[in-house]
Amino acid sequence: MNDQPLTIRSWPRALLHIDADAFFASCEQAIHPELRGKPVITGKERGIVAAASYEAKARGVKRGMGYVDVKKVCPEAIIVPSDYETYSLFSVRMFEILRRFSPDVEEYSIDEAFVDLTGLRRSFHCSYGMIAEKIQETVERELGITVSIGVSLSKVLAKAGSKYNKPHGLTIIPGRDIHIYLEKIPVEKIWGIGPNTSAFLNKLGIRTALEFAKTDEEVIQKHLSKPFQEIWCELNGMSVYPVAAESKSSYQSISKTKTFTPPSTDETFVFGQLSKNLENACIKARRYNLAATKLIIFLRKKDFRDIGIELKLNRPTAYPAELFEALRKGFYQIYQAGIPYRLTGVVLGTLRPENRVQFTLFDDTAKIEKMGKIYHSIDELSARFGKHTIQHASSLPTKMQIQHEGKRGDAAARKNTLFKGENRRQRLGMPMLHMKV
DNA sequence: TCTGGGGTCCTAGGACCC
DNA sequence: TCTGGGGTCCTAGGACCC
Repeated sequence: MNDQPLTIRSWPRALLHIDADAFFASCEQAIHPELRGKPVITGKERGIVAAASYEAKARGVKRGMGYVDVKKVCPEAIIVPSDYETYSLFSVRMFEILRRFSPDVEEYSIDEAFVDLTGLRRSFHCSYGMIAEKIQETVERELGITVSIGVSLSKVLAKAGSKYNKPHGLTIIPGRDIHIYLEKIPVEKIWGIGPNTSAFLNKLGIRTALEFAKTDEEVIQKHLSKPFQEIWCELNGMSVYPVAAESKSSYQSISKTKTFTPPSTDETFVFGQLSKNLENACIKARRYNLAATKLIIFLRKKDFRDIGIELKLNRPTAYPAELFEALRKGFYQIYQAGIPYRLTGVVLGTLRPENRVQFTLFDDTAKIEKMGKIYHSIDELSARFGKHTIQHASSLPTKMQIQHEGKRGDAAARKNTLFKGENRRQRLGMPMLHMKV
Protein backbone atom coordinates (compact mmCIF):
# COMPACT_ATOMS: atom_id res chain seq x y z
CA MET A 1 0.00 0.00 0.00
CA ASN A 2 0.85 3.56 -0.39
CA ASP A 3 1.25 5.07 3.05
CA GLN A 4 3.18 8.11 1.94
CA PRO A 5 0.91 11.11 1.62
CA LEU A 6 1.26 13.17 -1.53
CA THR A 7 2.96 16.47 -1.06
CA ILE A 8 0.67 19.33 -1.87
CA ARG A 9 2.62 22.45 -2.72
CA SER A 10 1.80 25.70 -1.03
CA TRP A 11 -1.16 27.09 -2.83
CA PRO A 12 -3.03 28.63 -4.50
CA ARG A 13 -0.57 28.80 -7.34
CA ALA A 14 -0.86 30.42 -10.75
CA LEU A 15 0.51 28.09 -13.39
CA LEU A 16 0.47 28.70 -17.11
CA HIS A 17 0.69 26.21 -19.92
CA ILE A 18 1.51 27.38 -23.41
CA ASP A 19 1.12 25.24 -26.48
CA ALA A 20 2.03 26.41 -29.98
CA ASP A 21 -0.67 25.80 -32.58
CA ALA A 22 0.26 23.35 -35.35
CA PHE A 23 3.84 24.22 -34.49
CA PHE A 24 5.87 22.81 -37.38
CA ALA A 25 3.42 24.02 -40.00
CA SER A 26 3.18 27.43 -38.32
CA CYS A 27 6.97 27.84 -38.38
CA GLU A 28 6.95 27.12 -42.11
CA GLN A 29 4.26 29.72 -42.62
CA ALA A 30 6.14 32.23 -40.49
CA ILE A 31 9.29 31.87 -42.58
CA HIS A 32 7.59 31.55 -45.95
CA PRO A 33 4.88 34.21 -46.18
CA GLU A 34 3.61 32.70 -49.41
CA LEU A 35 2.44 29.68 -47.41
CA ARG A 36 0.23 31.68 -45.07
CA GLY A 37 -3.45 30.92 -45.29
CA LYS A 38 -2.74 27.74 -47.21
CA PRO A 39 -2.95 24.07 -46.24
CA VAL A 40 0.65 23.26 -45.30
CA ILE A 41 1.89 19.83 -44.29
CA THR A 42 5.32 18.90 -42.95
CA GLY A 43 6.93 15.48 -42.98
CA LYS A 44 7.59 15.04 -46.67
CA GLU A 45 10.66 12.89 -46.00
CA ARG A 46 8.69 10.25 -44.11
CA GLY A 47 5.71 9.97 -46.39
CA ILE A 48 3.22 10.65 -43.60
CA VAL A 49 1.88 13.85 -42.09
CA ALA A 50 4.04 15.09 -39.20
CA ALA A 51 2.10 18.33 -38.72
CA ALA A 52 -0.71 20.02 -40.58
CA SER A 53 -1.65 23.71 -40.60
CA TYR A 54 -5.16 24.59 -39.48
CA GLU A 55 -6.12 25.20 -43.09
CA ALA A 56 -5.17 21.58 -43.84
CA LYS A 57 -6.84 20.26 -40.69
CA ALA A 58 -10.04 22.02 -41.70
CA ARG A 59 -10.05 19.93 -44.87
CA GLY A 60 -9.71 16.71 -42.92
CA VAL A 61 -5.95 16.18 -42.92
CA LYS A 62 -4.83 14.25 -39.84
CA ARG A 63 -1.50 13.44 -38.28
CA GLY A 64 0.01 10.19 -39.54
CA MET A 65 -2.01 10.25 -42.74
CA GLY A 66 -0.35 8.96 -45.91
CA TYR A 67 -0.05 11.30 -48.88
CA VAL A 68 -2.40 9.32 -51.07
CA ASP A 69 -5.16 10.08 -48.57
CA VAL A 70 -3.98 13.66 -48.15
CA LYS A 71 -4.33 14.30 -51.87
CA LYS A 72 -7.83 12.86 -51.77
CA VAL A 73 -9.16 15.19 -49.10
CA CYS A 74 -6.96 18.14 -49.90
CA PRO A 75 -5.48 18.12 -53.42
CA GLU A 76 -4.02 21.62 -53.04
CA ALA A 77 -1.98 20.67 -49.95
CA ILE A 78 1.58 21.95 -49.91
CA ILE A 79 3.87 19.28 -48.53
CA VAL A 80 7.31 20.28 -47.26
CA PRO A 81 10.08 18.35 -45.51
CA SER A 82 10.42 18.78 -41.75
CA ASP A 83 13.15 21.23 -40.81
CA TYR A 84 13.88 20.48 -37.17
CA GLU A 85 16.72 22.96 -36.87
CA THR A 86 14.44 25.82 -37.73
CA TYR A 87 11.69 24.59 -35.42
CA SER A 88 14.23 24.31 -32.60
CA LEU A 89 15.20 27.93 -33.14
CA PHE A 90 11.57 29.03 -32.86
CA SER A 91 11.30 26.89 -29.77
CA VAL A 92 14.31 28.49 -28.12
CA ARG A 93 13.00 31.94 -28.89
CA MET A 94 9.62 31.12 -27.43
CA PHE A 95 11.22 29.93 -24.20
CA GLU A 96 13.34 33.09 -24.09
CA ILE A 97 10.23 35.22 -24.31
CA LEU A 98 8.63 33.27 -21.47
CA ARG A 99 11.66 33.86 -19.26
CA ARG A 100 11.16 37.59 -19.61
CA PHE A 101 7.98 37.09 -17.61
CA SER A 102 9.09 34.48 -15.07
CA PRO A 103 12.31 32.64 -14.28
CA ASP A 104 10.33 29.45 -13.63
CA VAL A 105 9.91 28.05 -17.11
CA GLU A 106 9.74 24.35 -17.79
CA GLU A 107 10.55 23.42 -21.37
CA TYR A 108 8.17 20.54 -21.62
CA SER A 109 8.57 19.72 -25.31
CA ILE A 110 9.64 21.50 -28.47
CA ASP A 111 6.36 23.44 -28.60
CA GLU A 112 5.07 23.43 -25.03
CA ALA A 113 6.08 24.98 -21.74
CA PHE A 114 4.85 25.51 -18.21
CA VAL A 115 5.43 28.82 -16.46
CA ASP A 116 4.97 29.50 -12.76
CA LEU A 117 3.41 32.96 -12.46
CA THR A 118 2.69 32.72 -8.75
CA GLY A 119 3.21 36.08 -7.07
CA LEU A 120 3.91 38.05 -10.23
CA ARG A 121 0.73 40.14 -10.22
CA ARG A 122 2.45 42.76 -8.12
CA SER A 123 5.41 43.30 -10.40
CA PHE A 124 3.24 43.42 -13.51
CA HIS A 125 0.45 45.43 -11.87
CA CYS A 126 -2.19 43.25 -13.43
CA SER A 127 -4.10 40.00 -13.15
CA TYR A 128 -2.69 36.61 -14.10
CA GLY A 129 -5.04 36.61 -17.06
CA MET A 130 -3.56 39.86 -18.32
CA ILE A 131 -0.01 38.54 -17.92
CA ALA A 132 -1.05 35.55 -19.99
CA GLU A 133 -2.49 37.87 -22.63
CA LYS A 134 0.79 39.78 -22.79
CA ILE A 135 2.72 36.54 -23.18
CA GLN A 136 0.46 35.39 -25.96
CA GLU A 137 0.65 38.72 -27.74
CA THR A 138 4.44 38.90 -27.46
CA VAL A 139 5.05 35.39 -28.81
CA GLU A 140 2.69 35.92 -31.70
CA ARG A 141 4.11 39.29 -32.61
CA GLU A 142 7.78 38.33 -32.35
CA LEU A 143 7.63 34.84 -33.82
CA GLY A 144 4.73 35.10 -36.22
CA ILE A 145 3.04 31.96 -34.91
CA THR A 146 -0.06 31.60 -32.76
CA VAL A 147 -0.19 29.90 -29.37
CA SER A 148 -2.86 28.66 -27.00
CA ILE A 149 -2.61 29.27 -23.28
CA GLY A 150 -4.22 27.92 -20.15
CA VAL A 151 -3.85 29.37 -16.66
CA SER A 152 -4.99 27.70 -13.47
CA LEU A 153 -4.09 26.36 -10.05
CA SER A 154 -2.21 23.29 -11.20
CA LYS A 155 -0.34 21.98 -14.21
CA VAL A 156 -3.04 19.48 -15.12
CA LEU A 157 -5.70 22.21 -15.04
CA ALA A 158 -3.49 24.65 -16.96
CA LYS A 159 -2.91 22.02 -19.63
CA ALA A 160 -6.63 21.32 -19.84
CA GLY A 161 -7.07 25.08 -20.29
CA SER A 162 -4.63 25.46 -23.18
CA LYS A 163 -6.33 22.57 -24.95
CA TYR A 164 -9.81 23.86 -24.24
CA ASN A 165 -9.79 26.51 -26.94
CA LYS A 166 -7.45 26.11 -29.87
CA PRO A 167 -5.98 27.74 -31.87
CA HIS A 168 -5.11 31.13 -30.42
CA GLY A 169 -7.08 30.43 -27.26
CA LEU A 170 -6.66 31.84 -23.77
CA THR A 171 -8.49 29.99 -21.04
CA ILE A 172 -8.30 30.99 -17.40
CA ILE A 173 -9.71 28.44 -14.97
CA PRO A 174 -10.12 30.01 -11.53
CA GLY A 175 -10.81 27.70 -8.59
CA ARG A 176 -14.48 28.59 -8.40
CA ASP A 177 -15.02 27.65 -12.08
CA ILE A 178 -13.14 24.36 -12.21
CA HIS A 179 -16.34 22.33 -12.32
CA ILE A 180 -17.67 24.28 -15.32
CA TYR A 181 -14.72 23.23 -17.45
CA LEU A 182 -14.23 19.72 -16.15
CA GLU A 183 -17.84 18.88 -16.81
CA LYS A 184 -17.25 19.30 -20.53
CA ILE A 185 -14.03 17.29 -20.69
CA PRO A 186 -14.13 13.49 -21.12
CA VAL A 187 -11.87 11.85 -18.57
CA GLU A 188 -9.61 10.34 -21.27
CA LYS A 189 -8.71 13.82 -22.48
CA ILE A 190 -7.02 14.66 -19.22
CA TRP A 191 -3.23 14.76 -19.30
CA GLY A 192 -1.90 11.52 -17.82
CA ILE A 193 -5.08 9.48 -18.20
CA GLY A 194 -4.64 7.09 -21.07
CA PRO A 195 -6.88 4.54 -22.77
CA ASN A 196 -6.33 1.90 -20.11
CA THR A 197 -7.24 3.98 -17.12
CA SER A 198 -10.17 5.65 -18.84
CA ALA A 199 -11.60 2.25 -19.74
CA PHE A 200 -11.33 1.27 -16.08
CA LEU A 201 -12.86 4.54 -14.89
CA ASN A 202 -15.73 4.14 -17.34
CA LYS A 203 -16.50 0.82 -15.67
CA LEU A 204 -16.80 2.65 -12.37
CA GLY A 205 -19.28 4.97 -14.09
CA ILE A 206 -16.81 7.83 -14.37
CA ARG A 207 -16.92 9.50 -17.77
CA THR A 208 -16.11 13.16 -17.36
CA ALA A 209 -13.15 14.86 -15.72
CA LEU A 210 -15.62 16.34 -13.24
CA GLU A 211 -16.95 12.95 -12.22
CA PHE A 212 -13.38 11.84 -11.66
CA ALA A 213 -12.51 14.92 -9.60
CA LYS A 214 -15.68 14.49 -7.51
CA THR A 215 -14.98 10.85 -6.71
CA ASP A 216 -14.21 10.24 -3.03
CA GLU A 217 -10.53 10.31 -2.25
CA GLU A 218 -10.76 6.91 -0.51
CA VAL A 219 -12.14 5.35 -3.66
CA ILE A 220 -9.33 6.86 -5.72
CA GLN A 221 -6.69 5.65 -3.28
CA LYS A 222 -8.14 2.19 -3.16
CA HIS A 223 -8.37 1.64 -6.89
CA LEU A 224 -5.67 3.73 -8.49
CA SER A 225 -1.90 4.09 -8.30
CA LYS A 226 0.07 7.15 -7.35
CA PRO A 227 0.16 8.95 -10.72
CA PHE A 228 -3.65 8.97 -10.83
CA GLN A 229 -4.01 10.06 -7.22
CA GLU A 230 -1.78 12.97 -8.16
CA ILE A 231 -3.94 13.84 -11.15
CA TRP A 232 -7.00 13.72 -8.89
CA CYS A 233 -5.38 16.29 -6.57
CA GLU A 234 -4.40 18.51 -9.47
CA LEU A 235 -7.91 18.45 -10.90
CA ASN A 236 -9.19 19.56 -7.53
CA GLY A 237 -6.95 22.59 -7.65
CA MET A 238 -4.24 21.21 -5.38
CA SER A 239 -0.88 21.52 -7.10
CA VAL A 240 1.44 18.55 -6.68
CA TYR A 241 3.55 18.83 -9.83
CA PRO A 242 6.16 21.58 -9.57
CA VAL A 243 7.31 23.55 -12.58
CA ALA A 244 10.75 22.03 -13.24
CA ALA A 245 12.76 25.01 -14.35
CA GLU A 246 16.20 23.42 -14.48
CA SER A 247 16.87 22.71 -18.10
CA LYS A 248 17.25 19.01 -18.49
CA SER A 249 20.64 18.27 -19.92
CA SER A 250 20.85 14.62 -19.18
CA TYR A 251 19.08 11.34 -19.79
CA GLN A 252 18.11 8.29 -17.79
CA SER A 253 18.22 6.23 -20.93
CA ILE A 254 18.94 6.63 -24.62
CA SER A 255 17.20 4.46 -27.14
CA LYS A 256 17.31 3.96 -30.88
CA THR A 257 14.86 1.91 -32.85
CA LYS A 258 14.26 1.27 -36.51
CA THR A 259 11.24 -0.14 -38.24
CA PHE A 260 11.60 -1.77 -41.61
CA THR A 261 8.84 -2.73 -43.96
CA PRO A 262 8.29 -5.36 -45.00
CA PRO A 263 9.44 -7.38 -41.98
CA SER A 264 12.64 -9.32 -42.55
CA THR A 265 13.83 -12.82 -41.76
CA ASP A 266 17.36 -12.03 -42.92
CA GLU A 267 19.61 -12.57 -39.91
CA THR A 268 22.46 -10.47 -41.23
CA PHE A 269 20.16 -7.61 -42.09
CA VAL A 270 18.35 -7.67 -38.75
CA PHE A 271 21.60 -7.78 -36.83
CA GLY A 272 22.94 -4.98 -39.00
CA GLN A 273 19.99 -2.79 -38.05
CA LEU A 274 20.54 -3.55 -34.40
CA SER A 275 24.20 -2.78 -34.73
CA LYS A 276 23.41 0.56 -36.28
CA ASN A 277 20.97 1.33 -33.48
CA LEU A 278 23.76 0.67 -31.03
CA GLU A 279 26.17 2.96 -32.82
CA ASN A 280 23.63 5.76 -32.98
CA ALA A 281 22.72 5.40 -29.33
CA CYS A 282 26.41 5.48 -28.39
CA ILE A 283 27.00 8.59 -30.48
CA LYS A 284 24.26 10.35 -28.59
CA ALA A 285 25.53 9.09 -25.25
CA ARG A 286 29.02 10.38 -26.00
CA ARG A 287 27.61 13.73 -27.05
CA TYR A 288 26.16 14.05 -23.55
CA ASN A 289 29.22 12.53 -21.90
CA LEU A 290 27.25 9.60 -20.61
CA ALA A 291 28.16 5.97 -20.22
CA ALA A 292 25.75 3.05 -19.99
CA THR A 293 25.81 0.31 -17.39
CA LYS A 294 22.91 -1.55 -18.93
CA LEU A 295 22.20 -2.56 -22.50
CA ILE A 296 18.72 -3.64 -23.55
CA ILE A 297 18.19 -5.05 -26.99
CA PHE A 298 14.88 -6.05 -28.46
CA LEU A 299 13.22 -7.22 -31.63
CA ARG A 300 9.63 -6.63 -32.65
CA LYS A 301 7.84 -9.39 -34.47
CA LYS A 302 5.36 -9.01 -37.28
CA ASP A 303 2.49 -9.17 -34.79
CA PHE A 304 3.98 -6.26 -32.77
CA ARG A 305 5.05 -8.43 -29.89
CA ASP A 306 8.47 -7.60 -28.52
CA ILE A 307 11.16 -9.95 -27.42
CA GLY A 308 14.12 -8.49 -25.61
CA ILE A 309 16.95 -9.06 -23.24
CA GLU A 310 18.70 -6.91 -20.72
CA LEU A 311 22.45 -7.15 -20.34
CA LYS A 312 24.53 -5.88 -17.47
CA LEU A 313 27.81 -4.35 -18.53
CA ASN A 314 31.08 -4.94 -16.74
CA ARG A 315 32.11 -1.35 -17.16
CA PRO A 316 30.04 1.72 -17.99
CA THR A 317 30.76 2.59 -21.59
CA ALA A 318 29.56 4.39 -24.70
CA TYR A 319 31.95 2.67 -27.08
CA PRO A 320 30.32 0.26 -29.51
CA ALA A 321 33.53 -1.76 -29.78
CA GLU A 322 33.17 -2.69 -26.12
CA LEU A 323 29.53 -3.61 -26.60
CA PHE A 324 29.47 -5.66 -29.78
CA GLU A 325 30.33 -8.88 -28.03
CA ALA A 326 27.41 -8.44 -25.66
CA LEU A 327 25.16 -7.30 -28.48
CA ARG A 328 25.93 -10.38 -30.51
CA LYS A 329 25.43 -12.76 -27.62
CA GLY A 330 22.20 -11.11 -26.62
CA PHE A 331 21.00 -11.12 -30.20
CA TYR A 332 21.42 -14.88 -30.49
CA GLN A 333 19.52 -15.40 -27.27
CA ILE A 334 16.43 -13.71 -28.65
CA TYR A 335 16.71 -14.18 -32.38
CA GLN A 336 14.80 -17.04 -33.97
CA ALA A 337 15.56 -17.98 -37.53
CA GLY A 338 12.64 -17.88 -39.90
CA ILE A 339 10.61 -15.41 -37.87
CA PRO A 340 9.99 -12.08 -39.60
CA TYR A 341 10.92 -9.03 -37.55
CA ARG A 342 9.71 -5.52 -38.23
CA LEU A 343 11.83 -3.52 -35.79
CA THR A 344 15.07 -3.62 -33.88
CA GLY A 345 15.91 -1.49 -30.89
CA VAL A 346 18.56 -0.85 -28.30
CA VAL A 347 18.34 1.05 -25.04
CA LEU A 348 21.38 2.29 -23.17
CA GLY A 349 20.18 2.29 -19.59
CA THR A 350 21.28 3.47 -16.16
CA LEU A 351 23.42 6.16 -17.70
CA ARG A 352 25.96 7.98 -15.62
CA PRO A 353 28.29 10.90 -16.32
CA GLU A 354 31.34 9.64 -18.10
CA ASN A 355 33.78 11.42 -15.80
CA ARG A 356 32.45 9.46 -12.84
CA VAL A 357 33.21 6.18 -14.51
CA GLN A 358 35.66 4.22 -12.44
CA PHE A 359 38.18 1.71 -13.62
CA THR A 360 38.28 -1.61 -11.89
CA LEU A 361 41.39 -3.61 -11.14
CA PHE A 362 40.72 -5.81 -14.11
CA ASP A 363 40.24 -3.15 -16.73
CA ASP A 364 42.87 -2.77 -19.35
CA THR A 365 43.21 0.95 -18.87
CA ALA A 366 45.63 1.45 -21.74
CA LYS A 367 43.26 -0.23 -24.14
CA ILE A 368 40.28 1.72 -22.91
CA GLU A 369 42.10 5.01 -23.20
CA LYS A 370 43.13 4.17 -26.71
CA MET A 371 39.56 3.34 -27.57
CA GLY A 372 38.47 6.64 -26.09
CA LYS A 373 40.86 8.44 -28.40
CA ILE A 374 39.66 6.54 -31.42
CA TYR A 375 36.03 7.36 -30.72
CA HIS A 376 36.92 10.94 -30.01
CA SER A 377 38.43 11.13 -33.49
CA ILE A 378 35.39 9.44 -35.00
CA ASP A 379 33.09 11.95 -33.36
CA GLU A 380 35.21 14.79 -34.69
CA LEU A 381 35.25 13.40 -38.21
CA SER A 382 31.50 12.95 -38.08
CA ALA A 383 31.07 16.51 -36.93
CA ARG A 384 33.10 17.74 -39.88
CA PHE A 385 32.05 15.41 -42.65
CA GLY A 386 28.64 14.19 -41.58
CA LYS A 387 27.17 11.41 -39.53
CA HIS A 388 28.35 7.89 -40.25
CA THR A 389 31.46 8.90 -42.08
CA ILE A 390 32.88 5.96 -40.19
CA GLN A 391 30.92 2.88 -39.30
CA HIS A 392 31.50 -0.49 -37.80
CA ALA A 393 31.55 -3.22 -40.38
CA SER A 394 28.70 -5.09 -38.75
CA SER A 395 26.41 -2.13 -39.36
CA LEU A 396 27.02 -2.23 -43.08
CA PRO A 397 24.33 -4.72 -44.11
CA THR A 398 21.73 -2.03 -43.53
CA LYS A 399 23.33 0.06 -46.25
CA MET A 400 23.52 -2.88 -48.61
CA GLN A 401 19.87 -3.47 -48.03
CA ILE A 402 19.08 0.02 -49.17
CA GLN A 403 21.18 -0.33 -52.29
CA HIS A 404 19.45 -3.59 -53.05
CA GLU A 405 15.99 -2.26 -52.48
CA GLY A 406 13.65 -3.96 -54.86
CA LYS A 407 15.44 -7.26 -54.94
CA ARG A 408 15.30 -8.08 -51.33
CA GLY A 409 14.86 -11.78 -51.96
CA ASP A 410 18.38 -11.93 -53.29
CA ALA A 411 20.02 -12.32 -49.93
CA ALA A 412 22.34 -15.12 -50.92
CA ALA A 413 23.78 -13.24 -53.84
CA ARG A 414 24.24 -10.18 -51.68
CA LYS A 415 26.16 -12.10 -49.09
CA ASN A 416 28.40 -13.62 -51.68
CA THR A 417 29.35 -10.37 -53.27
CA LEU A 418 29.65 -8.24 -50.21
CA PHE A 419 31.00 -10.61 -47.65
CA LYS A 420 33.17 -12.79 -49.79
CA GLY A 421 35.60 -14.76 -47.73
CA GLU A 422 34.09 -13.90 -44.39
CA ASN A 423 32.38 -16.37 -42.20
CA ARG A 424 29.28 -15.58 -40.22
CA ARG A 425 31.08 -14.97 -36.95
CA GLN A 426 33.27 -12.34 -38.47
CA ARG A 427 30.39 -10.70 -40.22
CA LEU A 428 28.36 -10.31 -37.11
CA GLY A 429 30.93 -9.85 -34.42
CA MET A 430 33.80 -8.03 -35.98
CA PRO A 431 34.61 -5.00 -33.88
CA MET A 432 36.75 -3.49 -36.59
CA LEU A 433 36.30 -0.03 -37.92
CA HIS A 434 35.42 0.47 -41.49
CA MET A 435 35.85 3.70 -43.40
CA LYS A 436 32.94 4.47 -45.65
CA VAL A 437 34.37 7.50 -47.38
C1' DT B 1 -5.51 7.01 -35.40
C1' DC B 2 -4.08 -1.06 -35.99
C1' DT B 3 1.19 0.96 -34.90
C1' DG B 4 7.08 6.08 -35.91
C1' DG B 5 10.64 7.25 -32.64
C1' DG B 6 12.16 8.87 -28.19
C1' DG B 7 11.37 9.31 -23.46
C1' DT B 8 9.67 9.01 -18.02
C1' DC B 9 7.91 7.06 -13.85
C1' DC B 10 5.56 3.50 -10.99
C1' DT B 11 4.59 -1.19 -9.09
C1' DA B 12 4.79 -6.03 -8.06
C1' DG B 13 7.48 -9.74 -7.03
C1' DG B 14 11.72 -12.33 -6.32
C1' DA B 15 16.40 -12.69 -4.25
C1' DC B 16 19.07 -11.87 -0.53
C1' DC B 17 20.30 -10.28 4.08
C1' DC B 18 19.88 -9.64 9.17
C1' DT C 1 16.52 -26.89 11.38
C1' DC C 2 12.33 -24.09 11.39
C1' DT C 3 9.64 -19.71 12.03
C1' DG C 4 8.66 -14.73 11.87
C1' DG C 5 9.49 -9.89 10.74
C1' DG C 6 11.60 -6.38 8.12
C1' DG C 7 14.73 -3.96 4.89
C1' DT C 8 17.11 -3.29 0.28
C1' DC C 9 18.07 -4.11 -4.37
C1' DC C 10 16.98 -5.54 -8.87
C1' DT C 11 14.04 -6.82 -12.78
C1' DA C 12 10.06 -7.15 -15.73
C1' DG C 13 6.39 -4.97 -17.32
C1' DG C 14 2.69 -1.48 -17.42
C1' DA C 15 1.02 3.07 -18.53
C1' DC C 16 1.54 7.46 -20.45
C1' DC C 17 3.49 11.50 -22.89
C1' DC C 18 5.05 14.38 -27.13
